[in-house]
Amino acid sequence: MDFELNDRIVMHVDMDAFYASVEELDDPSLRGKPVIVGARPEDGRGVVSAANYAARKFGVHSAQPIGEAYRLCPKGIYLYPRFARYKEISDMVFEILRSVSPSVEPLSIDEAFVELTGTQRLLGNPVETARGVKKRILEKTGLVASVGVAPNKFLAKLASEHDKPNGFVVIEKDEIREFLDKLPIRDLWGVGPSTQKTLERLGIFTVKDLAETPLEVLRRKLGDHGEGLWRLSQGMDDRPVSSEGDRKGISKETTYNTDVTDIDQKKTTLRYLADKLSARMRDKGVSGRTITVKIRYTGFTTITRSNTLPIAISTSDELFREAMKLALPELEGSIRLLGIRISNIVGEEGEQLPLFGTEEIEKSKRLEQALDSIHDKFGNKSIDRAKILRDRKKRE
DNA sequence: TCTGGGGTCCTAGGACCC
DNA sequence: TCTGGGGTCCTAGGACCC
Repeated sequence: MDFELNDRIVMHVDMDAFYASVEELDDPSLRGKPVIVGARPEDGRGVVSAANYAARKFGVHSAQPIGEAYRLCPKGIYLYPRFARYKEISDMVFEILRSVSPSVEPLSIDEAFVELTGTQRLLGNPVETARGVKKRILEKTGLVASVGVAPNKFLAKLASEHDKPNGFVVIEKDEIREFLDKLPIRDLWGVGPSTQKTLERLGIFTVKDLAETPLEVLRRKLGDHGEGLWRLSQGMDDRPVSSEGDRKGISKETTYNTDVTDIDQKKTTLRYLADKLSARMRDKGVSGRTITVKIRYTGFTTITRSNTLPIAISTSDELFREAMKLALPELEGSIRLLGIRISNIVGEEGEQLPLFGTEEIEKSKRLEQALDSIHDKFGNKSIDRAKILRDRKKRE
């Protein structure tokens, strides 16, 4: 554990099979059985969000189509995700992380970087600090995290993944080269199917191959991305752990179980997406200026259409109206997925909320807030838009 | 029984401005 | 009657991550 006082030290924390582990925690009868969280086989479409290690033995893995998972593991227990519950546990984990460093960068609900540089004076040996974090996560949540400690973010993430599950791996400076040389390029952060193909055409299969390739060659084939990957292959990564993360956009999309041609059904879906997106935006206290609709046709061809408005919007009516304008010319034919995204976010306490709100907008804001509070009290099934509109008409 | 849903970042071309 | 160059914003698509 030879870290000097001024050396950079980064920790990566990653919860093992997170969603599936929470399900096992909450229902002990599941323990030891293959648990697959995502969709249910009878739904048709859907993929695996998380599989526990018992399920992985059958070849089940995340992002796998649910039907394929079922073929491999028909006796598995298939569950829908319960995000609210996962968030509760995630909050506990992040509280522990923030207790050892002010600099915590979430990568997802169950994964984060923590800057440990400079914590030595206060907390002692950073490797022991990291070990303590892992232990406290287990004590507080009952769940196992894999932890990596290394001189930068890239290596810390590789370290945490290296001994999963229940891993604790430290990479010291003089071990970097040996550690990297063993890895296939696909393990590099930023190498997906497309980049892998490009690299393999150049005869590059391992991180060692990549490290020995002249930088010029990579820059020519992959541009800036190639240079970034080359630096990673040298073990070099000076990206800071950045805790401030203003969200860039919020989206809501849905894939039909079977493709849809009926225009009214498509419109109804857009209305539904606008309702849901608007509710989440209100929940987070944001509005946004750019609206994007996404349409995926049968056959998987996908298009997006976007428009940036002079003022930010947030109500369901506004989202629906703008989404319809964008989508209508593209809505013919057989459609697999529809989505709406809002970006160019203006926050609640943000610099510029719209200076003028028309009466119509104010009205529909009030209606939607009322809907929200009814949903909160009685659950989402308690009331729907058509009903509330009818009730209002009757009163007027 | 192909390919979810939530995100981020990058690129390239065009508009527009100085 | 010859069209530079830089900066910013916007749109559409693509790669990638969990």
